[in-house]
Parts: sequence; structure tokens; C-alpha cells
Amino acid sequence: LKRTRAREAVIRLLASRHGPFTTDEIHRDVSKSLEKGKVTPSAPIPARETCDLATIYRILAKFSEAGVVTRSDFGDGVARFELAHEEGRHHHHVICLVCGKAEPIRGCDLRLQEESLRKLGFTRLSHRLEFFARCPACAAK
Amino acid sequence: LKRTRAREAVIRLLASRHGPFTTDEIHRDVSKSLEKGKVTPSAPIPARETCDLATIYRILAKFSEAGVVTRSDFGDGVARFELAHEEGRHHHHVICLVCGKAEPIRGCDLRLQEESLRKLGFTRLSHRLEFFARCPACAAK
DNA sequence: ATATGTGCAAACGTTTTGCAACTTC
DNA sequence: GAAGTTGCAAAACGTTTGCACATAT
Repeated sequence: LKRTRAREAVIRLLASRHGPFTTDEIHRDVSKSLEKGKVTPSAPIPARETCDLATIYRILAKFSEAGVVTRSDFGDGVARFELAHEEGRHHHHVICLVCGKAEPIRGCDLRLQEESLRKLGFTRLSHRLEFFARCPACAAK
Repeated sequence: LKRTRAREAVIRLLASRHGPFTTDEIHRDVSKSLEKGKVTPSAPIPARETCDLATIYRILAKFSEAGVVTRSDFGDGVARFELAHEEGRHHHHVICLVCGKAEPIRGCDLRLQEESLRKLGFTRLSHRLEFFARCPACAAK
């Protein structure tokens, strides 16, 4: 894993704000940050102003594979990424039906969580839950 | 909602077998079933032999909107559909990491379900859980 | 020096759409 | 006959890939 400006910019974004980001959001932010020459203060005018979207995809694939970031999927056909929680803490999200903003939630107690969300003012609550596993038939092969 | 042969074929497939189906699977099955002229026994040789994929998408969109079918998303970039459970029973799925087969699961008690899945021989268990709601900020608008 | 990362452009697979012809009611 | 549905072809969308060039170690 080499240290490059694009990769640093991705990490910087993910570390600075939370909530998962789409590839496109990351791309726009990283391009902007590279444009400003923020990456290497020693080099005021960077050779490359922006970053290719394909590069962002490749960076996220690598990071994902390396366990640095985790991928989320809210069922809208767009992948989202966030820094793998430092403490390795497993978590989920509430996604707003109106503005689409996602907020992290700790723990897996469904009833309890729905109740606290309701108390916080969240309405029209629903959830999606999927289990992934190796099924008995495939384990037997 | 008009009654057409393609729509009948979609319903027939979804009603005959369970587990959610991809659009492609539905398309292939419906085309085959229309080919055989099974739809209208009174007309042995149907005018149209197959069904367009775009039509399947449109049918599923309509049905989904009407609440006849529900859409699932396993994060592999393909939408899946199944008949909205007759009794309106809310349920989830276990998706095999190896063969990809999905089986329905009743209820939402995460711990309990993981345990029973383990007892059934499912291994390498993980889950994805997302909440959807209208957030307080959007409710205030 | 070598392995690795990048930009660009083209391809991919799923899903959506415009339009004219055709069914269903 | 009017409203709704379909086929076809083309486009949109997020994502992936091949290749030559550039970069980090």
C-alpha cells in the first residue's frame, strides 16, 4: 500500500466527518482538496489538479479489502464507504427517507433501537435486516 | 391495474415458488411460460411468444408501488422481488455466501435468529441492518 | 529498478425511458 | 374510444477494466 496524495485525501475526508459517503461524494471532495493544493503544503501548485473517479473506486476497493474502510449498501444502487470503526465497533445506520442523511447507530437490539429512535423524533420507522452465512448444504460440499 | 398475460405469468411464478427472484429470473421464467402458451389455454398459439425485459421492470415497479410485491436488496447490485406476504407478515432472509440462495426468516429477534441459524448448520454468520425513517430535522420542516 | 498507482477512454450490467403499436376495459 | 400496457431501441446510471504513463519505495 503506497502513500499517495489521492489516498491521503480519501482518508482525510473519511476521518474528518462521519456518516458513510458515496463514491461520487468522495470523488468531488478529494478533487476539491487536491485542487487547493492542500495535500502537500511543500508543493504549492500540484502537478495534477484533480483525481479520476476510477482511481477513487480503486482506492476504495483496496482500502475495503485491507479492512481500512467498510462498505454499506442502503438499497439505492449506490455504494457507500466509511472508515472502519477504530474500535472495530460493529454498527448500523438510520437513513432519512426525506433527506437521505445516514447516521450511525451502535448495537443490534432492534426493538430497543426503534424505541429510542422514536423518542428522538424519528417517524415512519422501518428496517431492513439480512443475514449472510454459509448454508448447511454448501458447508457439506 | 389491467389484467394482462405477462402480469398473470409474473404473479403465477411468484405465487408458485418462494424466495425472492431477480428481474432476470422472472423474465426468463415468464418468457418460457408464455412460449408454452400456458397463459390462455383457449388460445393455443399466443400471438407474442415472449416478454420484454423492460416490461418485467415496469410490471414489478407497478406491483411494488401497489404493494403486491416487495423488493429486497442483498447488496449485489441486483433487485429481487417476492410476493408481499399474504398475511402481511414481515420477514427477512439468510443469504448463502457460497451459492447465493436466499431463504425467508420470520421475526426480527437478531440474537435468537442467529442462534437458531447456527443450530441449523449455518456458519460464518453476519448481518446487515438498516433503519429507515423520517429524521427529526425533516419532520420539523 | 521494480512494483504499484494513476488517467483516460471504452466497456460492462442493470435499470430506465421515448415512442409507436397494441391490448384491456 | 380512452386509458393503460407493451415491444423495441436507445440511453442512463454506477461501476469495472485495459493500457500506457507516472509515481513511490
